[in-house]
Amino acid sequence: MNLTENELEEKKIQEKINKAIDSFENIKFDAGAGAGKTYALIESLKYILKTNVNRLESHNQYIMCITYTNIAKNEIVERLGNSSIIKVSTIHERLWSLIKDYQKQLVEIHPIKVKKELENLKNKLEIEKEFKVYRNFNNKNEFKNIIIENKDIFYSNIDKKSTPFKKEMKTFLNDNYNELLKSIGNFKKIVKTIYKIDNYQTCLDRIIKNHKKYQSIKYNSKYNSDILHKMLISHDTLIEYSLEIIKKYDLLKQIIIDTYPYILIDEYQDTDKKVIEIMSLLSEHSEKIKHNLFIGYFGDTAQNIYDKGVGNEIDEIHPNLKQIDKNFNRRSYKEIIDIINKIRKDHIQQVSIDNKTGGSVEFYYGEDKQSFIEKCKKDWNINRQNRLHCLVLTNKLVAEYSGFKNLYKQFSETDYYRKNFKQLKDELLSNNIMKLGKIQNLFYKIIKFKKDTENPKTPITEFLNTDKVDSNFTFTQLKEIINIFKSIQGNSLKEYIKSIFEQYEKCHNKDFKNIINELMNLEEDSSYQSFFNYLLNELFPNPDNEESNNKITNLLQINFKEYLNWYEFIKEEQDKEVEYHTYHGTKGKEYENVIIIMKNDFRGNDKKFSSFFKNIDNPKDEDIEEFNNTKNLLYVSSSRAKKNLRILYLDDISDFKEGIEKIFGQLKEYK
DNA sequence: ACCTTGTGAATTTTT
DNA sequence: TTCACAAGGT
Repeated sequence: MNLTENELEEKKIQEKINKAIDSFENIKFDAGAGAGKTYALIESLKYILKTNVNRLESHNQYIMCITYTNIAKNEIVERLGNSSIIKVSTIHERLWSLIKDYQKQLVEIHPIKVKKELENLKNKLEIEKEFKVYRNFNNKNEFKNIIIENKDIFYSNIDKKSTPFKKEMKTFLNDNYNELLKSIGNFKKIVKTIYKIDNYQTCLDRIIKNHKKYQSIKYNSKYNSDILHKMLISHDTLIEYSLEIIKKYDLLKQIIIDTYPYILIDEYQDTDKKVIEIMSLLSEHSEKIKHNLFIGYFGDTAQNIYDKGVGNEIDEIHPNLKQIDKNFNRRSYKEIIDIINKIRKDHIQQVSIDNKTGGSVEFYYGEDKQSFIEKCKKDWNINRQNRLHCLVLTNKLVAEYSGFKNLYKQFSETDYYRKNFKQLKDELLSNNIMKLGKIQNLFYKIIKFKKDTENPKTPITEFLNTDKVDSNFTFTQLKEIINIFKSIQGNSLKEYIKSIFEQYEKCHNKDFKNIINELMNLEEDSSYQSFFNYLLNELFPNPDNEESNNKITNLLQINFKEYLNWYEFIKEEQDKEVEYHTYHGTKGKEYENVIIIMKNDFRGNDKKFSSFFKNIDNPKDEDIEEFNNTKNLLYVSSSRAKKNLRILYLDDISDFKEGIEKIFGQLKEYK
């Protein structure tokens, strides 16, 4: 095989990495978008395995490879093939496996954090103005005892409006407490704070007393926040405790080093600073005890778009890393590469590996996004095989463009998601059905059922394939079920579900009932009303009035087309011409044709993009973090494109026109 | 003049 | 969950 000059150069870079591996010299490998970073990581893993397999095996040693996401982990495992020596996992999985057996030490660390949180809360009570009435209140102890006694009443009424809430509180608080109840907002804050303080104090007591349930820490990756007083920690605290415990115990450091003499970190720029600190500690310790340890960071600082990620601070936290760069791009046409080089404007300036030309980059300003998208579809001959990917800033917009605006809106306005907004993205928009919320999953199943029953090509076994249904059917029995399916009708989700229950209630076909029980996770003999109440209780944990009822009804009466659009979005149906994503969500992906819809503001910063372009040559010191974040976001989104890239800026650009032109060249107005 | 309440609009990602 | 604002109360 004849290698081109560039391919030879690429080989040389891998040899550099291999050399560093041989001499246990820690490296930071930077490779821009589409450079083949994962490829280099996998080649490195293979190299370590090839050259050390016997030694590692005989010493019970492993190669650690940690990633930021499960998706990345699975991709590496898939490309690597099976190996018992290489342990690929997410950062959190690995850290927990390293520390979870040191419960005694963890329970020593835990109270430090609890005490700190406790101090914070007490401090708030002393200082913040919401707590002023409480500070001036005489009988604090009595108040505390009463509200702790009535915790249930407090929480079951917490969503009520001021007047009814006050009325409920007055069932156990006499007139002495009127002053505290004056402002309901403050009252709720005060009470919640007192509950928390009490929880933490009880927890500390029980740890000291060696209470049964307080002798170990648990990590639950499914929860998004700590429940410290129940000894439950979540993601961030896992990292925090890992650092603490590794910092404190040299023996643990040695065990890790001796078990994993090779540690490779994927997408280091997204990795939490504390994890880098852990690596730095291990590296220091390995020198001290003279045991070999190789640490390799693989990533790209210009693609750091999350605040917690270490980004370019890595050199301060883990000094003396050998820098290896890979300045190739094997993804995009030359026209795209030129632009993304101008965005990052750093030491990584990519060269096209095959000099492919014929792509295009154009920057427009204008307002009519829909017709802009239509024009791009025409210009680029978009069809189901040659798809268009459109990037917008928020999930709300993704929902809107994908044709289920109201569905998103109504879910986001339920009490449950008002309180747990962060979960909405996963539970409504995840392509992974397992991640969908309970209600969304139920809706998904019902729509799938509708589609399947209406599609004559669906084999009847599709519906019978459950434990609950006896699969030995006669022809007549099958025919009866199919006839019942046919009689289910409805022009909205509400009508359709009502129709299902009409059949369910009036017919005596046991198998049909079982199919529906299975579909809806129902107990025997349910009704539309019980289904409705289920939705109500899930989405409005404390339903107190007609309003919650109406909101559920509205949710079920959204135009059916929106539900179908949503279903297709979740299923990632392959016959779509245009797909919508958030800028952030496209990380690691690549698409032939990309449109980026851009505007001034994002996330409370009303000048995010405008001030980026305005200050493109000399960003102000105080804004440098935000500036870099915007730059990286622009880099990540633009570098997804392989061939065609168009950006449409929705706001007035006259103030920062030159800034844009420095990167994208001549601007065009879109009318 | 100040406080309370209700409302509407915001909210990228992963574990 | 947080912020900003308007309306209404004291």
